[in-house]
Amino acid sequence: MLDIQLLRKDLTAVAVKLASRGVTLDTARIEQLEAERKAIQVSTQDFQARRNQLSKQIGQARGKSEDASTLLAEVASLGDDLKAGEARLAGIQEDLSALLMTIPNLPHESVPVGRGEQDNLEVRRIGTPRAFPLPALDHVEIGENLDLLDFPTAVKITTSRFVLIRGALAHLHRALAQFMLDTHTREHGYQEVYVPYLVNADSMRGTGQLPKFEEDLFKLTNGMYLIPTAEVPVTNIVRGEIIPAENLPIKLVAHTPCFRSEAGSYGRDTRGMIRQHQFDKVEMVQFVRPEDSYDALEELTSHAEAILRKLDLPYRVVALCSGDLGFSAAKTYDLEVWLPGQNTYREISSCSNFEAFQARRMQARYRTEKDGKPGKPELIHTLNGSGLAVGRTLVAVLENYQNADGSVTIPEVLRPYMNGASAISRE
RNA sequence: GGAGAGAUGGCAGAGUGGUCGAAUGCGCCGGAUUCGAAAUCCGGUUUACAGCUUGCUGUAACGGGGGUUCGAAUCCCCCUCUCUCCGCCA
Repeated sequence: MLDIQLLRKDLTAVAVKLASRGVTLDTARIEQLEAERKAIQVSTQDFQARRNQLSKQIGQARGKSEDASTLLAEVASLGDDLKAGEARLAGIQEDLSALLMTIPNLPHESVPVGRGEQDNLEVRRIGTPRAFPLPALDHVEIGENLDLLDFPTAVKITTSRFVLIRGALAHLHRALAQFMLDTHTREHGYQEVYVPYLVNADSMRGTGQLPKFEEDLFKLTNGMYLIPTAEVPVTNIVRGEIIPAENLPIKLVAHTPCFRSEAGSYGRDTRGMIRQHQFDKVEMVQFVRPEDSYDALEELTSHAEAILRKLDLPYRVVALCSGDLGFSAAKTYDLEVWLPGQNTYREISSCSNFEAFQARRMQARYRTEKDGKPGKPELIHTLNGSGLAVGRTLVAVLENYQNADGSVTIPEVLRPYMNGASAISRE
């Protein structure tokens, strides 16, 4: 959610920035609603002040057992105007906030301007794709040849876009998540958290999935939602809280399954594990002081990169352009891993600074200090990033570590998690 | 699932129709006292929004929503959550 003050003060500048995201702001409607709001709020508050004053006098008169009938008559005359004003004001406030909830965040000044994916800016490229003597297989062939990746059975159990993983590959999948959590907790200073996978609508609104993107979510019959990312439960930990300044930054990491309906992605990535209704992800979340959030974004991104480096997977870092940014993000770096089977880089992590956008929706604040004295509560900045998407990391390991004999070498750093095994072969 | 109790400020906890944004205690901040500290004493200490002379004034908020009333923390209805007992259960 944007700051309503900013819209009042500089609506044109907001509209210009949003235009760079490809979003047209209905400035005329906002101006009109604001003008109405102001007029009605002032008059309504005047009515309320008068009513409160008269009511107080009635109470005093009653206390002295005096006649209050003239006061009662006057307050009665306020009645209809007051009620009508209150109702109109509530209606307009509702319209305004509903509108505000659907406006995306403003891009940071460092975000490249562009329309879509093709305008994203490659920031750096790390590692060299390995040369394969024969055309590299994709993870589906590798996994099915090993008899450890089973899509047809998953379809039988549920529907498409699910997978069944067996044996050493399931173990490798678990090892990856463990390795990521251990790295972030031991080397990067994150506290591990275990969180609910079902959340309420308030939490979904807090991080920005609702009200605009309900069709991307799985909703249960009791009104709860399956989380599309650990970002939702983890970030909402601080919803409605005022955090002592000395507790910042707070750095949390969680390993959760993620559920996405993938509505509207029919035909895209239908093969393999790239786009699934259910996948595991290790997610890092940071709560920081506003002045620290852009340093924190670089740091967070480097934490996600550390996993790819340790796994020795070639990747590149891409700064999303204004037109490709997610709804709540002010700036995002995508990490794209090299997939030999697709002969391309594919997204494996997304690291974003949301500035105060989510914090304002959640009313997540921290207590500032002025010369050692407690000051006013101010909105924190929130960040998060995948560190990493576990399913896609498994894909990347399979494809990058495949051998000509059909086996897959286990990356060094994962071997302690795999009982020391160095490769996965057909059992 | 059944029966009952409850939800008030950072915390504890009063308040059952009016001068209550809310007693009191704890905590926190400032000051006095002290060589310094503890103890003691004095003062301060919620948030959001609006208006304008930016410091004041006003409005709203006692789990959430609705209602009764000139006036609701207080009365009525609905919802959510918490606790206790019983049942069931990984």
